[in-house]
Amino acid sequence: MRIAPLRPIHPTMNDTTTPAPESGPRYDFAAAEPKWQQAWAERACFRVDDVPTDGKPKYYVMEMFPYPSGKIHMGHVRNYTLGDVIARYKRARGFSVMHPMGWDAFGLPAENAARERGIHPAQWTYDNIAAMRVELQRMGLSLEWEREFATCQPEYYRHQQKLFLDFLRAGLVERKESWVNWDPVDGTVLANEQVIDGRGWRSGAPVEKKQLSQWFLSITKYAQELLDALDKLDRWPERVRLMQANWIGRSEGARLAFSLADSSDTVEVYTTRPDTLFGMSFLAIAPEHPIAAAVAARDPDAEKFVAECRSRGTSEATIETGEKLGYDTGLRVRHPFIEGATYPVWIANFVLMEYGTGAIFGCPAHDQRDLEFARKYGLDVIPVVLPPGADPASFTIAKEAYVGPGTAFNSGFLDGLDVDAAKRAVIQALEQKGVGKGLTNWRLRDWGVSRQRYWGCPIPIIHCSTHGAVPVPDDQLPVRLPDDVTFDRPGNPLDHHPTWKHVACPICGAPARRETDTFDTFVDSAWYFGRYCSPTADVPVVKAAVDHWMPVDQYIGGIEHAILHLLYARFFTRAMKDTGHISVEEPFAGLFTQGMVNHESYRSADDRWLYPEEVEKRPDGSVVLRETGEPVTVGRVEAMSKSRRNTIDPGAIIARYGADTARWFILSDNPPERDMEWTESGAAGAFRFTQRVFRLAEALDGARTEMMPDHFGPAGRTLRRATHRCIAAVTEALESFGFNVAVARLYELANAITDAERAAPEAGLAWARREAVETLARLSSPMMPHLAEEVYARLFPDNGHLVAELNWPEADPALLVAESVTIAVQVGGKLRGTIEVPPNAPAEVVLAAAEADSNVVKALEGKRIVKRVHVPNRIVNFVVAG
RNA sequence: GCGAGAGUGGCGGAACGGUAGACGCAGUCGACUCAAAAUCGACCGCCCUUCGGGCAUGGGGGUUCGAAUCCCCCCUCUCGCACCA
Repeated sequence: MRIAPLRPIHPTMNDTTTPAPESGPRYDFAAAEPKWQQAWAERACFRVDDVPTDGKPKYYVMEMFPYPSGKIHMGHVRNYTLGDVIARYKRARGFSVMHPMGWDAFGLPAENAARERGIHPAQWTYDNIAAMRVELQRMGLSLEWEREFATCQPEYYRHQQKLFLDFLRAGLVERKESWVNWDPVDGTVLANEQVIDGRGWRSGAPVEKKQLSQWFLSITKYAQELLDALDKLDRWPERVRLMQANWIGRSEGARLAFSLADSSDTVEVYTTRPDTLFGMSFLAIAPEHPIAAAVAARDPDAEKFVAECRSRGTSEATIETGEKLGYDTGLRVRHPFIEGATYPVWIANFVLMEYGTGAIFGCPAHDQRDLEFARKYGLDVIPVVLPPGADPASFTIAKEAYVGPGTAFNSGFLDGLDVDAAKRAVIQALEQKGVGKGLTNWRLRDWGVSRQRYWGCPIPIIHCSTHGAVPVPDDQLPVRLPDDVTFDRPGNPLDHHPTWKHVACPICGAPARRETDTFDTFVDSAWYFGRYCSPTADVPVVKAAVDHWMPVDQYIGGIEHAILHLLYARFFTRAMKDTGHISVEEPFAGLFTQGMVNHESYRSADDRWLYPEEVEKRPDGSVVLRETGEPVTVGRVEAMSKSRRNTIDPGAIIARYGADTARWFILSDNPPERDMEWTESGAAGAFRFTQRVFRLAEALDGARTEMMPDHFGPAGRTLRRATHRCIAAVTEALESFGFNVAVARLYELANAITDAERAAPEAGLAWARREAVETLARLSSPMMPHLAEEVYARLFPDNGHLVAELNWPEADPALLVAESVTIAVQVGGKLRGTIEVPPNAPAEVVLAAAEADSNVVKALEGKRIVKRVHVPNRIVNFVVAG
């Protein structure tokens, strides 16, 4: 597409000729967009104080900050456009809006780049940031760049180290020897949250179990709070709250100890069904359980079984088939209540060391997994819960365990109690006997934050042989990453560094070893929203600033962070509160999760993926290879990915159509929470609209009247109603994330202006058109901010204001009432005609007019009206009989 | 399996329980043009003969004067979780 050369943006006084629309000037976005971006920057339109004194209500809107991969993608465009619309709208509504941007800058890709291309991770990262900042700035986002920071800057991570030490002093940090998820490809530990289907979230490699000494943040101390507070997050999507609740995974049950038959040792189990204790037929322990290890040490077959379980882990085959595998240790345990009864102890692959105590008692009659296991290995199935109405003599378990309600039987002192009463009774009995107690269990584990990586925030600890793990004194922070590292061998470069880790113990001065692990990068993003409030302060957060701005009123990002990042941030905020840094508990009052940006994929005849630019769509509907004309197969519409080559480069779109077009299209296609499809035709359509808005403004040249006329003709009145209805409708749509609807309403206003252009000249019409075009520009300014400024500057060349500084238009209530209303007339619920009546006309008048409509008369022929329904200004329904 | 969400023209989608399909994309016809692009105008759910009807919001029931919308049952799709004891 060629863009015609432009005439000057601001017409001179002499330049009043209105060219014919066909040959009219085009909006030169390439000149206008940088100009307005500069104007906003010069006027500091988006600046706010750390602790404002302007008395305005505050509004903190923030999108998830990007990882500096080097290029922005369409997901970023959607994310930041959504946030920018809200920021600009709220500013116009009189809020003091903070809208910051930064960089989630630590992470593995920088190290990979270093390994593959010999670039230092810092160099690579800062280069990428520079490139991406330019791209974001081209989008015309109303960001306050003065608050920008990158998490890899010592000026940021030194405060993170301070927070960690404060958490440590507050008892929220532990060093634990524990089984960890080891990613053999990335050569590092993963948090539970980073293991997906038994594989590393980044590498996709099957995760191994390994025992390591690690730093843990005590997120489990907040499990109950994090769960309870979900109910109050009423501006979060229901499904995110649910995902978090499931992840936290509270369950009520009991912990009890079984004593081994031939020794004084005990095995602890956790159960949510203590009421089924009399239905027990075996005890099962996880392959990683200490008893399993002890058995394996003297029994080669057991050792073999345990090793098999470990190598298979939670991977493919076992999980998919759900096959239960077990090994009988030969050990037996005693029943706590049945004198003399003992049960076999099995090692079972379906028992997880990480959950509960790593051991269960098996009650096959009332647990499906236990039942499958029992059937496979010929263990007893003893029903102890009788379903309502069932006959105790004949009730048996076949292929389905019974997990419903009922009364206890075959259960000694529990007989006759319902499930809940039986649970209470058995817990009481266990407590009396001193072998168990009621216990709430959590699925949530403490957050392991140690990573064996270079490009991350150093953990500020020094290991001394006398004093153990010693915190680095606050006045020695930050612990800086050394620049001179090599990536020529696997493992952690910090550990390989010749001198960095050798330091003196802060307590005794003896030679000691610096902690060489760095923080999980999710730590970096767990508090950055707080840092934005006072980004240059010499403390992590300035309390007056965070207490003013927090919580974030609207946070926007992808659903993929529903658990990891959002849960960690919620935890961190609470921990910061408990260490005196901040007063709020919840970081994000409102959360919006956007859908993905998808695109068609294309394949050539020889089955290669093709880039959209390589493909041509012919007018006859065929799709061919642009260069050769060979046929192309159009594949599914799916998430943009490099491997499928169905990516669209935002930079190319902005260069071709301008930022406003990209923003407009990405908002207009569909509701923002759903996945959208980027189409070339849709983008071209959005571009046409930008040009059309510009032409509507151009067509006003020479039609300037400043005073609002006293009287308007019919066309003027119609247009003014359309204008003010549009204000009301767009406002409502923006308030409820209905951006696609807001766009539709603006198209309607543009159509109404076009109608008015064609109307016969009448008094006041020129003024009404001017009002309509001005309103169109101002209402579309959150979405197309540059075009809005351009149009506004043409309408008011001398008033010196930017749209970015104006208040939101107000609808005149008098113009929201129609001159006449169209009322649908139904006969027996079917539409038979419409009538025009004055608004709020009395029922008698409306009904009489309705009954007189010729088509209604016909429909009523031979029928008796049994009821007349009249909904004012809406509908009339004649209910008929016969 | 459990949980959540969604099913409306060729497509994306509108629609306080009140004229279903706003608006856009695609398409058809026309104007302008040597031509194309751009622009402008008209049409654009399906069926019946036009006036006018009939059928239509995944399927089946129900509530209601009136249901895309509320209730019940079923089907399909998407996403999340998943040996959690």
